[in-house]
Amino acid sequence: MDWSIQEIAKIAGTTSRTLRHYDDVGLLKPSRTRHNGYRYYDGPALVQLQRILLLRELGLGLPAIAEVLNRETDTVKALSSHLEWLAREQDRLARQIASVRQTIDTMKGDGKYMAQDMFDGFDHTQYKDEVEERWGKDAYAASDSWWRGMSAEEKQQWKDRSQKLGADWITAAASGVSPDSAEAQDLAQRHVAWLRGIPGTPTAAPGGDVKGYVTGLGEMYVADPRFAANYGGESGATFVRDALRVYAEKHL
Amino acid sequence: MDWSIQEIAKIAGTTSRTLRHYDDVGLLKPSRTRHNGYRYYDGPALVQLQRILLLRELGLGLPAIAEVLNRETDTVKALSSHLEWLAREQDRLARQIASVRQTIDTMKGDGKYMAQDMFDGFDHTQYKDEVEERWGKDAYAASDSWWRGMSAEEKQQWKDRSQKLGADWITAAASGVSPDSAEAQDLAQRHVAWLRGIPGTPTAAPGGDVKGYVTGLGEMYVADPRFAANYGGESGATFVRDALRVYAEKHL
DNA sequence: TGTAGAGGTTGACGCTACGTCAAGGTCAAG
DNA sequence: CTTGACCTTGACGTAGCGTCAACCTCTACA
Repeated sequence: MDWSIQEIAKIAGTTSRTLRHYDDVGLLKPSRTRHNGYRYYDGPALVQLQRILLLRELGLGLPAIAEVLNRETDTVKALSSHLEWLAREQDRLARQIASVRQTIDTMKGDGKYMAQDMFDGFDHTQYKDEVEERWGKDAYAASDSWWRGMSAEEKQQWKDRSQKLGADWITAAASGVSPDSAEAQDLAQRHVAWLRGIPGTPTAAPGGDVKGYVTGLGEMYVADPRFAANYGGESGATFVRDALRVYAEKHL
Repeated sequence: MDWSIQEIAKIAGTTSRTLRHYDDVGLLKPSRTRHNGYRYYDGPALVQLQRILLLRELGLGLPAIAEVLNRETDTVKALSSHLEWLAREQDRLARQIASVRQTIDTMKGDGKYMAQDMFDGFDHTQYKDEVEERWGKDAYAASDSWWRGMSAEEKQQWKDRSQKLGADWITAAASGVSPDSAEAQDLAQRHVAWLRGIPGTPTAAPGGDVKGYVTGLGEMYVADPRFAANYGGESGATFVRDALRVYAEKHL
């Protein structure tokens, strides 16, 4: 007693194309093939097929299923490692969802400022997780509310100021002057003043390690291409870092 | 001021291949292309690229990103619908994880758990020999994995359904109606539908020997006291057999 | 000025698990 | 013998690039 390809497809709730595919990849061969090429499947083949479909529903890939079926490998082990993968996926999804939510909220909060303001290198929500990880939730919350508390005009001003600073750094770096030149040191001073406008920046108050903060930031500009991009790439960021280091040594 | 393909790739944290791909699909064209074919990108292009990469990190597909960039679609709208998709994915993942966990737990579980859960009137292992004889050596394993793949809740539902079916058969048999009565035939139909829920049952096969299978099962219910017990003993099983035979004759 | 070496280009295949034609052979029924 | 349902084997398409392969181009150095 056996069935044609369409018949078991219906019985098992799949398609004939899938069965041909399984045949092609060697996952499930027909129990019998007639001289005309027609595939026929019997009971045990149906059972195998149902096992395959079950494992597939659990999310296993065809090669993994083949391993389980052919090599008699431990199903529990296969499922366990698969479970880890699922957990990682879930985690990634959760963070992505949080990220998207945050982005939507921010965009809704200020409607059209997003197109220009969010994506031009001054997006703080983009790095929410990272900021929280590095400096804590409070730091992010403070930064966020600081930014949101600004009017559109203020935001624009801040953005312009930031952009001009970045542009001037790039120009200076490209001009070939040295990081300890007066020009570069002027920029460094401006940069520090700019930083003080951001909440969370350590002050000269007791316990505030301004020097370490500024030099550390410089390193980050070089190390992180996302920051480096603001200063014309790695070479520009290197210039900024060096200038900041010199400035910090002298004045902080 | 512009950058070569490798340079912006580094600045933006991606690869030159990706940039060529974006060029190919029309997502991001170089700001300038020299006669030798070399691609060069300027500041605005970098900004666009960063927008693209952000949206991509949020999980949007390239076509969706293209829509957003072309202003054909509101970004919030795009992200919102994407969020729905993400939520569905998360839900699917969660259920898949629960399913896999359940399967693993049950498979890890020692005989005690299984004995308790399965030997209370719905023991499919009880029919191991018959199943193997009819369907092959792997049949029991498949049926077993089918059963263990169910969540506790699903198992309970299955058990309830099975129990109710048996109880209804007993009631019908005791009421004295004939096997070809509407009531009995309704039960037969339910019975066949119930059988469809068990993997290995050829009930959906148009050309398969469904009729023989069902009538054969009926005979088995009568012949085997372990089966008969589910239908109130031999007399009850006889009633079931007769009703099934009539039903199979008419509808299968 | 010849030549290495770094970096650029355009194909084109690979990956997942099949869906979806396309062109043509097979089979049961009227 | 025709019709229509069902079967076969290719072969392309999918998402987003990674990864050769084969072949320019530019810069730097002996």
